[in-house]
Amino acid sequence: MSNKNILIGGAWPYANSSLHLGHIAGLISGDILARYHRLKGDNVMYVSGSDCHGTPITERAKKEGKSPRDICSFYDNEFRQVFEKLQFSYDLFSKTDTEYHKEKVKEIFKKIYDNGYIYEKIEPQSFCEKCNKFLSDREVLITCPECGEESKGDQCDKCLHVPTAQELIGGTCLECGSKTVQKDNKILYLALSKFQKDIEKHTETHKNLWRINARNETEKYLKQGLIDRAVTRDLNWGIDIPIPGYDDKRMYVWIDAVLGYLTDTMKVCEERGLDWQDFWKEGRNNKIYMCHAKDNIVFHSIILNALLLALKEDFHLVDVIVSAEYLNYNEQKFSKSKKIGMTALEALEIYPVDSLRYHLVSNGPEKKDTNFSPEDFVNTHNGEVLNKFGNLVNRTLRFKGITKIVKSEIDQNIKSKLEEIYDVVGDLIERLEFREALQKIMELVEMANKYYDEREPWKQIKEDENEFNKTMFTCVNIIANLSNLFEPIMPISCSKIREYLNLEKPEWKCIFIENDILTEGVEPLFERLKN
RNA sequence: GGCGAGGUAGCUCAGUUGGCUAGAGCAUUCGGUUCAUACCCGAAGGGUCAUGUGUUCGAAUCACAUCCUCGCUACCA
Repeated sequence: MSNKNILIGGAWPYANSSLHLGHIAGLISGDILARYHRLKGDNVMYVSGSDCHGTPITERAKKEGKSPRDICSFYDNEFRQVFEKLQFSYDLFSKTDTEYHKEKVKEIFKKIYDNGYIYEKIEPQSFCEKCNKFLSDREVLITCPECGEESKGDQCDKCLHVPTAQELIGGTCLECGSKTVQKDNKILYLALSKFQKDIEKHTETHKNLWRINARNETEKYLKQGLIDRAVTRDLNWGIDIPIPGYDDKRMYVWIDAVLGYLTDTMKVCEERGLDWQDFWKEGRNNKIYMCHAKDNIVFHSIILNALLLALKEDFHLVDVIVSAEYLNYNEQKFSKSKKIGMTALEALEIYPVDSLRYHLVSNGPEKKDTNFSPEDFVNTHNGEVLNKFGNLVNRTLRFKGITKIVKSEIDQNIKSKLEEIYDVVGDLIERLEFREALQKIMELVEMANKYYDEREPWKQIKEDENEFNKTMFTCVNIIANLSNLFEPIMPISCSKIREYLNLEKPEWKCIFIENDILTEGVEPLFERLKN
């Protein structure tokens, strides 16, 4: 079977605030899938970037007296540090604020317009005569019809009511306070409704691989019937509309953000001399995963697929939606303004990367919201990562009084376990059951520790050297395979093990050590954390 | 408000189509073992399965209602 072309899209973080652990819990699925597929020998394209456009960034910039570009560059820079420290193996992490991305997106937008799937509509919209501009919903102040409080037009802070278009009429301008009027505005719409059947059919045939929240969320939209969506905004920050008569408008941020997966792929393929179409067109033995949190689902399952269909160029649609639930912090939502939770950078200053990755998987919000607490993290690190995995490596490679482990026989029972486990774990990873996959690997670690105890090598070394060598060599082989199996989750420790065992590179198949292993200079993989 | 997901041991979670006394890991307590940063083995305690009603020989599981948490609700991203 030839190697597959695997495209993995990690959600593009919005460059308006720091990444917190909840974001990482959702995004780490992408890195696991990327690493796993590379180990299998597939051609992997793992891409993401900073999402730089949209109203929140312009508002923030205005408030702080900076340019929108200042804001997004600052966070883009921070995101890069976070992902580098976390060992995320992106083939490209770019940003939407690059000429390359903008030009490609404009070409795509123009094609869709020419194909007739983006069309013009004249509609009344809130307008401020004093500021002389059309206002987005969030720039209109209204009295909330639900709770009576003054609220912004996108959502009431107090009761979370989302106002309808009707309810926005007669509001006031957020900026100058004057009463808004309704005025005809020229808006471009994406004809989502024309893709109802195609997307329904695609969802029906692929949803078995999706997370349940993605199925339900997408089916809900399909059941209601897809409604055409406005794709222009009255802003001066964002991508220009490549259609005459829209000079004063910019592209809806979600359109350019989801196309980032495509523009990133094109960029990488240009640089490496590959064909980007291998990842994005039908019939290329390819598979597309999109990894994000539950609030991003329809933008990937519906809007991105609609854009791909609208190009009419035989695009392969998104195969798998890997949508995470949310990670809470001490039972509360992560919130920057309320100072709840830990940013990714703060966590990385005090916690070891591998254990953080391990914990965010083992305690990850795969099927429902889960909770993060520093106490739980320390428990995972000391109790599982260090006591079980670290200890197995230590008691084998740092056995008192020996400097090498001699080549010997491998226990038959263990050998067949090692031969079986790759398929089991790989299958779980492909079914997006990362927690379960991790548990299966830990069961191997536990089995190894048990084997060690039953064999009692501390007695064997005095009584039967041959049996002692067999025990130690078997354990070395388990550890060698653990450095493959754990590679998607704990890449740093796995690379250390490979150094100790003279293994060149990780691969997703059972391996056996062929020679003696010198154990001088082996250091513990993990340090115990204090509570 | 509407739609969806979730609520199971102190903590984190399993629990397929209803079926033995509701499970695992961690944590706690007791005993054994010593290569290692206390791993492993054995035992114990710990539950109104969110609440209520119903269906059934039998309900964590099905139905209805209620409460709580979270998401979406098409111009927040």
